[in-house]
Amino acid sequence: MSSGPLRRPRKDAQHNRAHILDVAQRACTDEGVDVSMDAIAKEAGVGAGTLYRHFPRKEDLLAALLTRHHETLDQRRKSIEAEEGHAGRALERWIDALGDWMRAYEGLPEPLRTACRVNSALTPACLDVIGTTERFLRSAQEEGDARQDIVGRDIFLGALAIAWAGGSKAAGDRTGEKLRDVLKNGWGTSKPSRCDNRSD
Amino acid sequence: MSSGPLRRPRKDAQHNRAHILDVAQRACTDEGVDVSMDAIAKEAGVGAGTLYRHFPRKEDLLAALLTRHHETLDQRRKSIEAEEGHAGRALERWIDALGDWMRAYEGLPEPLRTACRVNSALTPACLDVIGTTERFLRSAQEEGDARQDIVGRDIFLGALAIAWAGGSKAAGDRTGEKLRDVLKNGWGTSKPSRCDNRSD
Amino acid sequence: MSSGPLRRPRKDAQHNRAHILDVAQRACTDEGVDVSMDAIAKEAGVGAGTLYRHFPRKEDLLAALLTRHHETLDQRRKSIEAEEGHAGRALERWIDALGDWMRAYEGLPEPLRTACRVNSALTPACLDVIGTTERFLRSAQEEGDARQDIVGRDIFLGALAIAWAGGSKAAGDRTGEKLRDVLKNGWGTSKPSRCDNRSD
Amino acid sequence: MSSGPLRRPRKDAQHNRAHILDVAQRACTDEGVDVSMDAIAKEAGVGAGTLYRHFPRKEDLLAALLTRHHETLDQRRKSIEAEEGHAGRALERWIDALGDWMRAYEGLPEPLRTACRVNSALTPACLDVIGTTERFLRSAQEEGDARQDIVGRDIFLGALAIAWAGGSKAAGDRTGEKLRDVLKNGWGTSKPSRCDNRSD
DNA sequence: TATGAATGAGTCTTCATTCAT
DNA sequence: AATGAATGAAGACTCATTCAT
Repeated sequence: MSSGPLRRPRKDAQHNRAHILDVAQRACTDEGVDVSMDAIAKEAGVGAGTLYRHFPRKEDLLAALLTRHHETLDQRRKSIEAEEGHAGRALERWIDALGDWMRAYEGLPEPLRTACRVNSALTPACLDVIGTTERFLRSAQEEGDARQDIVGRDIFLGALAIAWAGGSKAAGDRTGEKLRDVLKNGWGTSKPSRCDNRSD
Repeated sequence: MSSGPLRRPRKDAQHNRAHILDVAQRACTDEGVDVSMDAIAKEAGVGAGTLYRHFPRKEDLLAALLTRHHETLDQRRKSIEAEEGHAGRALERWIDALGDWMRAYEGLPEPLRTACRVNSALTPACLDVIGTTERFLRSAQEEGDARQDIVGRDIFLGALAIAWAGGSKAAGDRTGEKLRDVLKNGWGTSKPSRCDNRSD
Repeated sequence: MSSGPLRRPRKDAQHNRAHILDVAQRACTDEGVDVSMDAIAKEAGVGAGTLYRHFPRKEDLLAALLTRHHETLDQRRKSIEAEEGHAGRALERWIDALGDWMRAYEGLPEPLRTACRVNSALTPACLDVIGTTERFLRSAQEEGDARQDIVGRDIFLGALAIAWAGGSKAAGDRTGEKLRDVLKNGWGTSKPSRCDNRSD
Repeated sequence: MSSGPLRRPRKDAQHNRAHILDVAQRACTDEGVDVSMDAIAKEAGVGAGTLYRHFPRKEDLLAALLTRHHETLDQRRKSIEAEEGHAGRALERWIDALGDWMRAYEGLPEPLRTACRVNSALTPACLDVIGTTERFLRSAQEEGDARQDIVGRDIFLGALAIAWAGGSKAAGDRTGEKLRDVLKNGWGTSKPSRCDNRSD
């Protein structure tokens, strides 16, 4: 029943863990983060106990999944840093990247929001991303491209809110895009023509 | 079957209904909209059947709760319309009112979002509020105070997203306010000094 | 919402009762005998209490409904008696009439079966119909057209069983008809050509 | 969460499953197939979750129960095939076996009928049994012992109807037997002496 | 007499997590 | 290390019937 090339290759724990993550990733992509742990374990061909050995809490599994995406996110960060000279523009692009990361799975914004409020397995990932956001923001603020009264966490939560409202894939309408635009527009200082300088 | 010792003497239907709503309101305030129907019935001292007689679906209970708040919201609308001459400022104030309405209970944004996508007992309330938002927005757009490419629903969803991110009352931090400000700022056309004209 | 020409005309109890029966008949026709009493009361525009005043148990309502149909059934009986000279043929036609009566509403066979076993409000109607069946059967037996070892109740239950299996309206396939044919064939004494002497 | 004082030590999965089936069998025998899953779980001394682990749907439990009986049924089939030379007689005996299988529990015919119409966990069992019936029927038809216009499904439904009418064990009266006889008689071609060749 | 509010046990099912094997 | 059986508290909702008004 499904599963990768090797079904529980037993080689070593790491391989098994990776396999579980592969399966979990697909499961979350297909069904959202509310898939049951049992379903993931079953699809991965392992017992629930094994799943919990690797990821004691469901949060931990989610955190591991996010870590994977974090690598992708980090590459986008590097690209932006390398390519973008304009700080405000860099922040905008970062917000886009942020949104993609947050909408990786249906229902992901919810646990991310929780992780922002109380400590959870997802908190480190959030803090890391917030830190990067803070850096982009700071540059923009120094250039006068961003309001002084906001911090990285604000932008993170704003992007999260918009990701929540837009849904993951079902962003059928243009609302999601417009909200993202509003967010990017909103954090700025007075902008004469924010709406027309978009080329992306 | 059964017939406990004391059968609530029914007093008056409306009175009882109001009592249930009072209890539900407190329960939702304390525990969020995810409180169970059974818990509400128990706390109200009525059987589950009574609760369901008044509110056939949980949605209906929530809708009734919102209707209560809607009256408050409507008064704020009237105040704004009466007091505020500047269309853009009126819209801003309306967005604030919207946010308060949406954050009445922890977890409320979720069913509201659903009601925007598929029909639910909450949909009429959403449509009504969106309609009002549309009117405020239109005025602002006519005055050149708001972007032309957005509609009432966009603002509604934006406010909803921010309400979701901010949480109900437990906002604690300033993030919620800042996000609201960003939203208000974001939908505007180029604004020379949006950040400093706030007096509220 | 729906209801006959006069909504609770209040003229007198009998009229009200008849109105309820009209509504109940349509409700059972549309939704089967499992419609809730509340639904019937609501559609009839009366309180549940009024419904229960006329029909203390759901069974009683069903029994009243059957009584109505019984009149139709009785006319068929008279027709058969008047037109049919051949006792065996008369029994066959009676069995058909029986089946139509039993399939008046989806789910009706169930309470009828119960009424055959234990006393219920439907029992009198059953006994009456069984009595008639007995008479038709007896004639056929005297003519040598029916097995001697069966009684009216057997045929009644056989017809009931087939009505149950065939469903009320969803008799999409030919099974129902074939089963009825089998029943009619089965109770007979040796019949050289039962399958081909059907003209109906 | 919770962790009661005694957690069933799991002994052996199969053992436990068998135990649940034993309990379910007794429960269905005593109270019919409408016993609640909770009642079965309680009586078996396991949590509801355990019950549902073994049998995800109530249907599945019922199907498992039927599978047990199916083995018995299959042995009767073998016996008939081995002992009975006369195809018509073999079919008769098979119909008897069918009836016993269907009357294993009060209320069983209902889900079986459903399984004939729409797919359910019981459908495979039904199809299997219908297949066997078809084979017996075909032989009888080839010998001229059965009407040509019926198929296995018709006989299955006929037997089911009769099982429904007769009730499980509480048949008490002779009606059930007589109906079965009628069915066996009814599907036949002209039979000179069907009523007297019964020895069973 | 009519009303309709109130009852509340009962139904199936889910799932994160634990722990005996 | 791995397994997968066991847990059991919830949860939303139904409906025949009763009885205060």
